[in-house]
Order: sequence, then structure tokens, then C-alpha cells
Amino acid sequence: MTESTTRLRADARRNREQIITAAREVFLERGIHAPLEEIARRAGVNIATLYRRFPDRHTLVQQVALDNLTLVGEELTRATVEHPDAWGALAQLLRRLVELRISVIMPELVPGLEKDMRGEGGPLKERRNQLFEQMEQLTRAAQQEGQLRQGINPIDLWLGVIKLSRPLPAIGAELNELIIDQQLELFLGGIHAVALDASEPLRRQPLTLDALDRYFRMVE
Amino acid sequence: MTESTTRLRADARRNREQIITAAREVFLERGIHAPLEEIARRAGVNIATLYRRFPDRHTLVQQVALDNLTLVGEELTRATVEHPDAWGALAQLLRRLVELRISVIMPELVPGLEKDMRGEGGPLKERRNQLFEQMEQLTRAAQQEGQLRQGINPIDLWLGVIKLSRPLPAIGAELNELIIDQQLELFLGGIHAVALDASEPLRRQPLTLDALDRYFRMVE
Amino acid sequence: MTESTTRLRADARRNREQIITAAREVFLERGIHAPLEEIARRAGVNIATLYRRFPDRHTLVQQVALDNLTLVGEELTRATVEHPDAWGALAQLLRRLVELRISVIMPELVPGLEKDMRGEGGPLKERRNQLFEQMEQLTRAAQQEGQLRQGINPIDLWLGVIKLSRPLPAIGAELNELIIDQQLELFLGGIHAVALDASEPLRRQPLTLDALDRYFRMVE
Amino acid sequence: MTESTTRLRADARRNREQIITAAREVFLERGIHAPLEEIARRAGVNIATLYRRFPDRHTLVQQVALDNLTLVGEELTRATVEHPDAWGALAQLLRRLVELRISVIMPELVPGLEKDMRGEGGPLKERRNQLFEQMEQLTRAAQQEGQLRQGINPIDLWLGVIKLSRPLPAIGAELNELIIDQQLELFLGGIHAVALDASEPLRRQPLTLDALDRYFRMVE
DNA sequence: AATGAATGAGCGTTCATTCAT
DNA sequence: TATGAATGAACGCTCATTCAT
Repeated sequence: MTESTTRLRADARRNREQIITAAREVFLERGIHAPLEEIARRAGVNIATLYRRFPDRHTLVQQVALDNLTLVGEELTRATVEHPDAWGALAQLLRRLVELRISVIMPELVPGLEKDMRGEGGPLKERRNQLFEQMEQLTRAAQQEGQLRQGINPIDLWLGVIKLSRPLPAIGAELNELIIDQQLELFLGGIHAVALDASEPLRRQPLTLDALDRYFRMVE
Repeated sequence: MTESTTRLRADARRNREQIITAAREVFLERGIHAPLEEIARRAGVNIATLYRRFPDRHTLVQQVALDNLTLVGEELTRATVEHPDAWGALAQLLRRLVELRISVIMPELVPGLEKDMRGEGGPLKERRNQLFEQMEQLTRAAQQEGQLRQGINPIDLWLGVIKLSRPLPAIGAELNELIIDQQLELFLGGIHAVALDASEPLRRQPLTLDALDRYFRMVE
Repeated sequence: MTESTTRLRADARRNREQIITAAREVFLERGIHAPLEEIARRAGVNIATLYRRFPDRHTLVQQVALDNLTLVGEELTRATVEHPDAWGALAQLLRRLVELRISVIMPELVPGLEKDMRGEGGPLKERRNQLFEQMEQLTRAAQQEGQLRQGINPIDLWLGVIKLSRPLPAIGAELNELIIDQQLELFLGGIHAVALDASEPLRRQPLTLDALDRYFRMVE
Repeated sequence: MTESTTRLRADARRNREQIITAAREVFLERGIHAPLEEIARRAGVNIATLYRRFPDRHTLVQQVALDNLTLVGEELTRATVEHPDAWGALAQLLRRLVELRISVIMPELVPGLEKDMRGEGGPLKERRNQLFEQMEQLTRAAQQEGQLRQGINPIDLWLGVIKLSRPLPAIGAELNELIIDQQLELFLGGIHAVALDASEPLRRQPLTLDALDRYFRMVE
């Protein structure tokens, strides 16, 4: 996936990828300070193996972030290919990013990784900036179509997706998914210019207090 | 404040309140898993005293949540008093809730505290439901005014505020505040029916990548 | 023993002393970087208890050193009381210090504790300096008696005792004791002016290769 | 160098020697429990290679010790060649041994390696015994010259050198060297019959407390 | 009732040692 | 044969929790 994967032995590469995958999941669920042992456990490797590949937490986060940026780039490309209109592409991209929970690690792109963003910056900053340019084009195009609300920029989308994606701790994954979907539609509705009419309701089944309570009863 | 406060000695009650206050602060700053010792220290009591009052973390969270719900009720009342129109009251309420970061502990109202919501539920569920009814009235009124978008309910607002308020871990408080404010305006803009016009930009100074980078350079 | 012992609960004071005693032993045997867990184990307390008393290794070393300096002071006093002549007192002091292995932690007085010796210095430096003055008096007196070789100062004795006391790692305590005794007599013989005559042999039973080998066979 | 070197491929032999050399250095610097990986790294080989050559730490220590004994033999020969008188040769030998810190590993000749001294003993014991005989001759000769104090034997010298050479942990190499030199002169002065006169001071600049403190201030 | 004190358990990190290539 | 890789285990340190005063 990333360059550093290149000259690794087959089994080591497999381990490396499992670790990154596990890290993405765990960071998603428990935040960036989650126990590394949990990650190792979930990746099915010994903690020392994790340390061999990633000498410290920061390095691991870096690599996951790099990986994520790559994935985002791929999703962006795919979205533009699959949609003739910018708004359609943008909406798919955002939905997809939330779906993949890719950005959960990105907020950490803001914290934890500040140093990588300073001065010249390394590959991380470079890739981020490049991605931003692409998103900016898409954003402007959607605004020229009259589909994306004025005054919105990639940062808004970026941070919005990050906040949306972060699961609320300790509630089950299902409920989190439900909530995230709901809020995502609200978000999209909020930035979609065309839908902006007081009388036009959001296209979704709203949550109710009863539904929430029913959920809690279920998972008992 | 809460019922259980009733039959306590004066100094014990003072302790209890100091602990809850400290807990709100610490939970806000360091998350809900912050060391209880930190809370005890800030409250100026021994850790064992904290344990005597709150046998486990859950109980403490519960009480803070109850306290928070009370505060929300007060804010709601104030907002309706200060604003003749429902939308004005609602907007102020949401802004205020985010400002107070009250919901930082509330998300835990959903997770962590699920059990308290099951079956009959205790005082927590009761107070929450009561609050919801009030919010529902306000919501409906705002929709009848044609100011709040159709299809939006208190849960959306509630969860929205919760997600908005949760600070991104590890970045400074300032940047978090900036981001929260930005996203809050986006949120309000998204649910405000009147503003729903593609050509009308949001009322705010948007964030830029440069601003972010400059921020990081500053805190170096 | 040290001031800080004063306001501790009875059981805590007992623990504290056991820890210091264990630390002296373990530092003696395994050096100043010995596992703190070993010390806790030998003191019969949990590692966390050790940490409660001594937040880090340095603090523990400091306290042991302080304790040692106190003991040395006591031994010095006793030696001068028990011997009318300075040389007699000095010899007893050195023998006694080696016997108590007190100085094993003192070498660490030189390393590890440098910071405590810099600038004004704290209680450690103060007590050391005070001790030195006493030793200097004793040294000069012995030289005026014509019993201590010229050109020798307290530092020589101090460092000599330290080096003598350090047990060779991994060989049994008995053999170490034997060796230390032998070298101590050699040392005393070397600094004793009166004995300085080529024809006068040292007063001791010299070690032989056979004795060493026999020893090894025994401990098999 | 040693017998086992005989039937190795050229590159393997080179590796072996590099490892032993690196081991001597590292043992000297960081003690006998230094990480084997450090040794491997410095020798420029993989840790697994080190393990292939030396199945465990003990074996490695053994070989380094053997190597050292060889070096001591060479130094002894050189000393006797360069000095017509036994005392001169002996003094040079001791100075040289201390200088080379050869014995840093030798003390381990006594501990750690006891087993190699038991029963028949292996090459290590054999070489040690042979060396001892040579030292005994030198010692006796020096005593007959009236230059070496009576009652002193090679073991005394051997163990003395070992204790002198062991650096005090954690203080810089410079200070250690200073201390070792000082104590070596004290040692030589102590065993030298001719110098044995109360009025004759040692030939050296004595250490002072101020000098020690100044040293610490420097390395700050 | 409140505090001082102790403990068990978890995670971070390093290293000796073994296994797979 | 030599190396890359993985592992188990030890130790450092912190914190939730309980016990003694």
C-alpha cells in the first residue's frame, strides 16, 4: 500500500497490513490513544512484532494516515469517474468516506501529526495538500452547478466528515452506524443548495426516542 | 441539587458538589476515562472520599449527566424567555449547549448510560424524557414558523450537538473551539429553512488550510 | 532515620524502612540499576507501594544514600569514641564501612546523584560535606601520629572503600566476602605508615589459586 | 586465535573475530549484561549470526576471557622483555592491564565462569593456570629484589587489578579513568616495599572534593 | 466521615531467544 | 550460512479499587 511495504518478506508484509487494518479499526473505536496491545491482539501478532514494524505510536498513526489519504484519493477518483456531475461525485465521496470511517484517523491528522505538517512537511503533508487541491476543484465545480451551497470549502467537508465518523464510545457499532447515517444525511441536506427549501423534508426515516430506547432494550 | 443530596451533612454535601463540578471539568478536558484521582485532586478531596460518594465511575457519570440535564433545562427556559420566536430560542439553546460543552458528558448519556435508559428507567430517563418533550414543543413551533427545516426532530439536534461538542483529541483547546464554532454554524445553516438558498453563503469566516498550518506553527 | 520518616503511619514507616533496607541489599548485589521490582519483592511489598514512597529510582537512591551517610557518621563517632588514637579509629572505621557494605551505594553518590551535588546542593551534599570534614580531621590526626601515610586524603579512602566493597557479580556472597577482606587488608597495609617495611608481611592468610578452585568446587 | 577458529570459512572467521572484538568493547562500556544486539550491531552482523557462533552469553564471555588471557600473556612477555628488573616488569604489567581494562571481563573470569574452573577445567582453566605460574615467578623475583612487599601473591594482584579496573557505573569515562589511576597508584604504593616509608608521599596529584564537584559542574 | 496506605492489573517498552527464509 | 522476522517474558510505570486507621 505505502512505499515502505515494498521490500518486506511475504509474511512480514501480511503482518504489516493486518496491523494497519487493526489499527484503523481500533483507532476508530477507541481513539488514537488506544492500547497498542489491543491493536496487536486484533491483528493476531505479538506486541513486539508491532513494535518491530512501528517503533512508536506516532509512526503507526503516520502510516495509517498515509494509507487513509491514499484510500481517499482512490475514492475521489472513483467518484468522479462514476458521476458526470460534481455534486453527485462529492456526495458519493462523502458518503463513502463516512462509510469507510477513513477519516477517523484523519482528525488525528490534525492532532498528533502536527509536526508532520510543519515547515516543508514530509510525504504526509504533500499527499494531503494534493488531495486538497482535488477536493477544491470538485467543490468549486459543485458550486458552479448551483448544487453546493456557497461559502463551503473542503475543510468544512473534511472536518465535518471527521466529526461525523467518530463513533460515540461504548454504544454498539450498530447504533453508531444508525446515528452516523442520520447525521450524515442532515449534513448533506445542509450543504445541498437545491434541497434548500423549508418545505422539503430530508430524505430519511428520522430517529425517535422510542427507537433509541428499543435499541437499548435489545442489546441488553 | 439532586435528591440524594438531601440527607447529607453540610461538609459532605459541599464535597459532593465539588466533586461533581470537578468531574465535569475534568471529563470535559480529558474525556470520560480521565483518572478519578485527578478529579479528586481538583475537588480537593481524597480519592477514597470520592469513592464513598460515588462507588464507581458509572455512578459519577450518572450524576454529572443528571446535573447536566438540569442545566440544559435551565438554558431552555432562559432561551424561551429571552426570545419571542421559537427559532431564535432554539438557535440560542443549541449555541449555548455547544458553548457549555454540556453534551461532552451527554454522549455518554447515550453510551455508558444505556442501562439507565432501559425498562422503567431511573431519574435520569425521567428527566431526559421531560426535557425531550420541551424540546419537541420548541422544535414544532420553529417548524410552524417556517424557520426550522421539516423532518428534523429533537434527537437530530441532540445528537448533532453531542457530535459537535466532542473535542478532537490531542489538538489544543483553541483549535477545537474554532472547529466547533465553524461546524456549529454549518449545522445551524443546514437546519435553518430561511437561509436555504444556494446563493446565500453561511455567515462566518471559513477556515483555510493555511490557517490550520499557521496554527500548528504557532503552538510549536 | 531520615526526616521524611517522621509523619508516617506506623505500618507505612515499617514498609518504608524495609524498602530502604532491601534497596541497600539489592543495589549492593546488582548495582544501582537493579530492577525495582526485585527490591519491592524482597521488601515484601507491592511495586506500587514502592512507587508511592519513592516516585522514581533516583529518589530511592537518594534516600538510601542519605541513610548511608547517616550510618557512616554514626560509625565515625563510635570509632573515635572507642579508640584513643586516630589511626586506630580510622582503621576501625574503614573496616566497619566495608563490613557494612555501606559504601556500595555511595559510588552511586558519585554517579546518579551528581545533580544533587551541583550548585548549592541539597541535604545530601550538605551531609556529605560535613562528613568529609570529620574524616579530614581524622586523617590529619593519623598522619601527625605518623601512622597514616602522607599524601593520602579522605577521597582516597572513600573511593577505596567504595571500590573494595563492590562485590564481583555472580559469585557467591562468601567468596566475595573473602576477597573483600583480603583486599581490605592489602589496602590498609598500603596506607599504614608504620607497617611500611619490605620485610614485614601483611597480617593475613593469603588466598591461593587452590583455595579459589576449592571454593568453586564447593558451591557446585 | 582460539582453537575453534580453525575450521571455519574465511568470512565466518572474520565474523567471529569482529564479534569478539565488539563484545570486548561493549562489555567494557556497558557491563557484561549489555544487550547482545548491541554487540551484533557493532560487529556488523545479525543477531542470529552471533547466536550461531555463540549459543549463549556465557560462551561469548568465555571466548572473550580466553582472548583476554592471551593478551595478558603477551603483555607479561613484553614487560619482562622491556625491564631488566622484576619489579619494573611487574609494575608495568599492572599498569598496562589496568590501562587495557582487560580485567573488566576477567572479574567475570571469577564469577560467571566458575564452572569453567571446576574439575579438570577446560582451555580457560588451563590458560589461566599457566599464566599464574608466570606471574608467580615474577612476583617471587620482585620480592627477592626487595621491591615487592612480602606476603603478596599473584591472586592479590589479579583481584586488585580486577577491582581497580571495574568502572563505577554511570559516571563518565573520564572521571572513572581519573579515579582508577589514583587508586592504582595507591595500590602500587601499597605493595612497593621500597616506598614504604611514612614520610614518603605517593607520587601523584591527589583528588579533592572540589575537583569532584567541579567535574560534575562541567559535565552538566 | 474522611483519609492514608496498599494492592492488582494493565499497558509501554526492551531484549534474549527461536523460527522461517 | 546468514539474515529477517516473530515471540515470550521481564521490567517500568500508572491507575482503579479496596483496606486500615
